[in-house]
Parts: sequence; C-alpha cells; structure tokens
Amino acid sequence: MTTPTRPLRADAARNRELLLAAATAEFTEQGIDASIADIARRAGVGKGTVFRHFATKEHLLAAIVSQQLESLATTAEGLLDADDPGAALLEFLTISSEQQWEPIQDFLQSAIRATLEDPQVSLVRERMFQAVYDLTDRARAHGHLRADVTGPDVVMLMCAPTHVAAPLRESAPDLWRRYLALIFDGLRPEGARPLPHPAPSNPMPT
Amino acid sequence: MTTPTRPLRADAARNRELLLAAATAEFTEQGIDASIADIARRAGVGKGTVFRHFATKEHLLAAIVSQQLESLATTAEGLLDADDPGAALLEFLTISSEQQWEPIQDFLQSAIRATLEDPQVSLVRERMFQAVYDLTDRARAHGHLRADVTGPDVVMLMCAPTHVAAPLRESAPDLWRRYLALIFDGLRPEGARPLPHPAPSNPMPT
DNA sequence: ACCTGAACACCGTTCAAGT
DNA sequence: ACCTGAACACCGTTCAAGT
Repeated sequence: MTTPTRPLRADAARNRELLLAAATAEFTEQGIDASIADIARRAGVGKGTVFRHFATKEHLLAAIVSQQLESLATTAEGLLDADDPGAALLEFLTISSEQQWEPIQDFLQSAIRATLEDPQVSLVRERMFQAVYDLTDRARAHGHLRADVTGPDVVMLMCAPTHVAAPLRESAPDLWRRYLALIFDGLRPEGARPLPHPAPSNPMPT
Repeated sequence: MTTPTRPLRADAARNRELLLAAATAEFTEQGIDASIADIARRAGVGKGTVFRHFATKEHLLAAIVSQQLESLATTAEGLLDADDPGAALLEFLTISSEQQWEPIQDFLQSAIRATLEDPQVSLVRERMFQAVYDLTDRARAHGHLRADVTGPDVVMLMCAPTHVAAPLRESAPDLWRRYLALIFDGLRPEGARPLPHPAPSNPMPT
C-alpha cells in the first residue's frame, strides 16, 4: 500500500535528502516555527520544491520523526538476543533516552519554555513547589517515601503520569492512574536501589 | 516589584476577564494555533484590545498557565495539615493529574498528534513497539520485571525520564538517569502493589 | 517529471484616530 | 485611559510558466 512508487529522478532524490537535512538543522536551531523559506534557502532549492516533496509542513515533520523511530527500532532489534534480558531492556531505555527525538522534544517543550521567565508564572510556580516540598518532607518523615527522594524530585515527576498516558486519553481516560501507581511504587522505601545522579536543587533552570 | 499598578478602569477589567475566558475556550477547542482574531471576536472586543492587555500571544498563554498553577498551589496547601502525610501527597498528585494543564497539555502534544496518522510513521512505530514488547517479555520471564507490567506499559513509560528531566537539560544534562532508575525501580518485582487500572492493549489510539 | 518564484490568503502586531 | 479597525510584515500554500 505504501510507496510502491518507482525511484525518483536523480535531481529529485538529491533534493529530498538536502531538504531533510536542512529541515532537521533548521528546526533544531529555530524551533518548530522555522520557516519553509529558510529551509528551502538552506537546502538551495525554491520554496515550491519543498511542497512537491512534502505536501505540508506537518509531512516534513513526520519524515524527520520517522528517521528517529527507525534508529530506535534498529537499536531494540539488535538487543533481542542479548545474554541478560533485564540488562538489555535497561540498555535500550538508556540509549533511547539519549537519542530520542532530541530535536522534536525541543519543539514540544517550546510552549512551556515560553512561559518560563514570565514573572507571574514564576511566582505562583515557586509557591506550589514549596508546598510540594513540604508534603514530600512529611511523607518521608513518616516512612512512606524512600530516604533519597527529595521535593524537587517529586516536582519533576509529577507531570509524568498524565504525560505518559496522554496518547490514550480518549480511549482510556483513567489510564494515568496506572502509571501514577507504578511511578509511586518506585518512590517507596521497599526495594529501593541507590540512584545514579544527585537530586536537583531546583526543578527549574537558574 | 510585580503589578503594584492601581486597579483597571471598569470596562478594562471586564474586558480582561472576557479575554481570558475566551482565550481558554478557544485554545482548548482550536489548539495553540487559535487565532487572536477569533479570540477577540469571541470576547466581543477589537483585535487591538487583546494586545493592550497581553503584549503578545505568549503573554496570553502565560496568563492561562498562571490560573492553573494558582489552583494547584491552593490544593497543595490545603493538604499540608492532613492526618496521613503519605495519603495526602498521593491525593495531591491525584488531583493535580486530573486538573493539571488540561488545555496546555493539548497544545504541547499537538506536534506528536499531528504525525500520528502518517502511514510512514505508523509503520516504523509498530515495528519498534513489537521489539520493545519482546524485550519486555524476556525481561519478565527472567524475573527482572513484576508480573503485571506489559510491553505497552513500557512503551508508554519510555518517554517519561527525558520528558521529566527536560527543564534542567542544560544545567544537569544527565539528570534523566536518576528518573529512569526511579521509574525502573517501580517496574521491579520487589515491593510491587496491585495496579488500579488494566494495561492498555495498544499504546496508540485505534 | 521536476523546478521555480510570483501571487494569494491568513495571521500576529502596530498605530493613528476615536471616545 | 482605553478601545477600535485599517495597515503592515510575514508565512504556508498554490500554480502558471519554465526546463
């Protein structure tokens, strides 16, 4: 069903590669709002050529995402016959965390970043942080949390359950409860293992 | 330092409220690309009035985020003197997950959603999913994972560590390791507690 | 078959004119 | 002091004309 099309003409194939490279670079540098005009200029082609290869700006983004997924799939498949499956899974998660969507993640976070320096937002955010720190300290003092988990840790993790379940929000609106429970289990004292990195002092930059 | 300004004129104060309500509704319905013109029309004011109250579209978004944070802070503070601190923390996380950024989350996820139906992306994504399922099944069979964790669970959780650590990417580039370890601890057999929701059959809609 | 750039529709932002 | 809408600059997308 998909792309049984015969090979592109030589110049077209070359332009497609130039465009993908230029778009990745431009999006990484300029964010998701990088203009098609800039991408075309960087690739050394006319604006119209961009739309001949990618019907819309979204299609261009999709092509870049595909490249990332392709790389992840190869990594995972290469680990299928490892000696220690537990270590293999952990290694996959490690590698995927390193390379995963790097440019794309930036695009997505742009809206949050945009409001990061707003004084109003900062003020209320700090207030909420402090309250969460207090809740965390009390929970730990009563033995409900492992000793090495801090307030900033909880702040950094608090968005994870909904974020993780977001793609299925419509078909399974309560799924976030499962991941909240799962992540919370990781914060309990039972079976805790030493953490590889010190806790952040503040969950926001500077 | 912030807003020691004297109260707005009556009509201006009213317009500000109308604009905030209209913007929240419009962004929720139309996504982050909802136009200022539509917001102004919905609020029943001229386009210029939007920019008199919010210097830029980003400022308008920041005002909406502030409202959400304000509500979260109040919830947290109200739980500070609860009898069971462990239960109080969990309840805060529960409530915050429910109300948290609902509209904003949608804006952020829009880029991922946009590529969701692309056939190329879908194809490679399913390939990667299957590989992760296999890695997960092997890890569980060898006793490295709790019995109730499935392949789709791991897929849904795999983006969490980097997502969670993203705000501090510059000042602490390796912080994601801490949260990967923390979340992975939650997937281990030791100290596992029953999960409140069945695992999804597929990490993507339909 | 593919490339090009002028042309179009749309959107964020500004500002002179109003009350 | 605040509101308004015409005007401007910019951007995604289209398409007639080229090779």
